[in-house]
Amino acid sequence: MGRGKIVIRRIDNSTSRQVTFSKRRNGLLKKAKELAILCDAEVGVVIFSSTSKLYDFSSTSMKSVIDRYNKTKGEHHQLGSSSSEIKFWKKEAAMLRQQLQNLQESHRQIMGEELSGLTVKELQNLENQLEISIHGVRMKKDKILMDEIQELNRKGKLILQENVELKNKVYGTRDGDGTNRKSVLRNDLHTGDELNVTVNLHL
Amino acid sequence: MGRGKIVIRRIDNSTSRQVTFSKRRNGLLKKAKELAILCDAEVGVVIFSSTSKLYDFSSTSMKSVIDRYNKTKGEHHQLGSSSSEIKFWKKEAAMLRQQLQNLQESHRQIMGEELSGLTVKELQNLENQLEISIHGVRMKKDKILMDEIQELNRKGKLILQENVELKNKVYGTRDGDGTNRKSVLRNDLHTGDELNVTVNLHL
DNA sequence: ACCTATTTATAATT
DNA sequence: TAATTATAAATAGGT
Repeated sequence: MGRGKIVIRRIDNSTSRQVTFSKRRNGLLKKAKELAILCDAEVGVVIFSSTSKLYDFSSTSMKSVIDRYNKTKGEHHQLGSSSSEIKFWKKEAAMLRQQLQNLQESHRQIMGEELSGLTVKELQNLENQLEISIHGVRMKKDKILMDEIQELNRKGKLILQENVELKNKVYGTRDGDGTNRKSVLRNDLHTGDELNVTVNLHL
Repeated sequence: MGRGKIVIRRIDNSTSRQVTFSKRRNGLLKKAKELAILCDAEVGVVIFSSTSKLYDFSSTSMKSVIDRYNKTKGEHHQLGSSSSEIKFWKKEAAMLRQQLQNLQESHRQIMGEELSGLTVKELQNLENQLEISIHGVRMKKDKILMDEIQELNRKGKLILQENVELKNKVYGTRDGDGTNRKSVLRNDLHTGDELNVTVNLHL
């Protein structure tokens, strides 16, 4: 894929070998990355240049890839006598991995990502479930907001009451001038109901 | 580099993911081989499919590549004495279990089961996600149904046409009795449009 | 598994 | 080294 076709054999010219190495190395690492992402695979690539420089990529960690490689390859030798405990944990891990995959699949379906392959009935069930879920979420959200409002109102009323008492202390409790005092109160403060409305509108 | 451009993100459809995996895996391994030959490099590639199948390439031997990698990185990596292997699998299982739990938690939240502890903002995000999901599900469902309808219509029309031809064979094509023949046809069969309506109503 | 339109990688060149 | 560009190679989508 270039100006001319090439045969796959060692490039003699050291300079162009170096140039090609740089280009193709990047290409390989890029493609490894893409494969891992596109296909949900665990990929590890290790490259030593002819000058012994190391370049590498791993979708998870190189340690994880190498460990998994060794374990997978070693399975033949390890089978049987060596240790039932190893077997146990391997089985455990395999089971967990399976569960995880199952859950991931249904999770993706719920998120509407991987719907191909579902029947109409299954889609209907999914839709119903989502309706229920969204209803639950809205209930919860509303409840939180309502509680908040209620709490604000409670506090507001408390402060209001305190305010009234303070006023009383400032102006005393002259019964003869009741109407006048009330009027002042009306202009300075709000009633509990007004507070209610304000908070509700704000939210 | 295909019929259409793609973005690098996990392929949802499991079938095409598998197909792409197979193609790109081969591509990657081929390019690794070419790089090693062209540029005189030591290359190792390890790929685990999402189903945990192992594919690999190394220009020398995987052991050599891994050893050299470890030496270069200055880490030490024995392929396990059985006690360290047990450790590995225990750790693996623990990690998987953790992932599983995380996913289960978010799953429960999505299902509207465990919403306590979420903020209003988080709930709002969840609600939005669910709206998107439900929309996706409905689109998918509708598409399936529409496709089905279309297919039924197609088949229906084909059968209708066949029927007409059969009638012609049975009654011959006597031009003199044209009106009468047409009338019989109308009573026995449906037009394509009627079929359309029937199917639509049924669904 | 095969086909081909199109995208992507890259060999040659500047 | 880093662009540019013409071309080979890879591959996405379809059968």
